[in-house]
Amino acid sequence: MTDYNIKIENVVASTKLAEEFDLTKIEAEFEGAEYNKQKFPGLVYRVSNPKAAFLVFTSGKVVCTGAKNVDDVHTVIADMAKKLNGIGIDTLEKPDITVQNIVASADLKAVLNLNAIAIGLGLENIEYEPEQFPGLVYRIDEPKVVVLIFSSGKLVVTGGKSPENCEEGVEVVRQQLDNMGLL
Amino acid sequence: RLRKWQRRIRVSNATERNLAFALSELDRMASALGLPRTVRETAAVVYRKAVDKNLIRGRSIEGVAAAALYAACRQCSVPRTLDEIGEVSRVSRKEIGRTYRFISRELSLKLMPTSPIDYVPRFCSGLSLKGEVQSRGVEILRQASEKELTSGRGPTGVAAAAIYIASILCGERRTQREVADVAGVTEVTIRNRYKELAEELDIEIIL
DNA sequence: GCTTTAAAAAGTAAGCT
DNA sequence: AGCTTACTTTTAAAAGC
Repeated sequence: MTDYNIKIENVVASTKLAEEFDLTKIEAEFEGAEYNKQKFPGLVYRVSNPKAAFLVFTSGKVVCTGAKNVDDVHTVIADMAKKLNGIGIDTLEKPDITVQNIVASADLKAVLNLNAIAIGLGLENIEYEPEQFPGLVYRIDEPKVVVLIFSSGKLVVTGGKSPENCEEGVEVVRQQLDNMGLL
Repeated sequence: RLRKWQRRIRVSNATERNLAFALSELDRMASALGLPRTVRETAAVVYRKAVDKNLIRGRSIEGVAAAALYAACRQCSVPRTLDEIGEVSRVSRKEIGRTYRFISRELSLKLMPTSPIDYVPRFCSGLSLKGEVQSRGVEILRQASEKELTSGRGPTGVAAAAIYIASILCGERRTQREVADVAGVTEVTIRNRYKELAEELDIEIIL
């Protein structure tokens, strides 16, 4: 009944794997690695199983994005460290991995009147410009997430640091819409 | 002290010069878009409020002027799209949109999203369609709104589709291309919207 | 502010057959 | 007309312009 099909679509995390990296060397050793210093200061490297994309910087810091869940983030980063070790690059022992952002989708399973929701939530609290984008943007303070609300009843929750944040975000929206009789 | 006065005069001159430039910009853009004097005056009021709240800092006069005009058109129910404002401004559509969001929030303009209905008079006159067709189009849009066929859709596209249908029902048919050109959308969009409207509102279209 | 990554939502757009 | 690709919005980190 409380089935909103909440699904995590993307997890972004950052960590420090070494004190410094020779990106030119990594680019030469890793197949498919892209590095154009003038274009972007980080090296781009994509992996699969689990699927994810890395941004590697000369400072030794790394950004991992595209993972479907938090466990995968740890798995892929551990794999990445192993690969680096494999080409003779040492990595830090216990990297501090920080989840920076989680994107999730959900479905309230009801057709929504976005104009009514805009008024209900307060025009000063939302952004809804159908000429520009079909979704209504609702920023929540607690948890601090942003929810995109569509007329189909589908939602996108982003900005959360944990899966719980995303679930809470969906619940906050569901309850507010319900209280206004717009669900 | 004389210095102090000179500085004030200098600042005053700069402020007046900037305001004069902004107002001439508003006039130039409004003329290019064929907007009535009331809209220019509304835009000038919005711009002055932005100046009074120091919202120009870190932004270009042209950008704020374009955003003020965009907001004024909506306040006066004679909306122009961001693309249309962008065509007569040196500032990009993206910058105008971001500046609009900023001043809209800071000045608490609280504008509802643009209604497709507000585009009907302009599009119809652009197609030389009579008041009867306009009324039909507006009626179709009211029904569409009640049946939740406008949420999340581009206002210009829905308005164009309603006018396309109304022109046929009134025996003054305009082609999808003619309506698309006036509304600034593609024929594909008109087709998608009008099929949805015709089906959901049970309107028989015989071509 | 921009650059780069990934991902969903739904609408609109452009190119090709 | 359809299909495919792609851009609109939001989010966060990284280093540098």
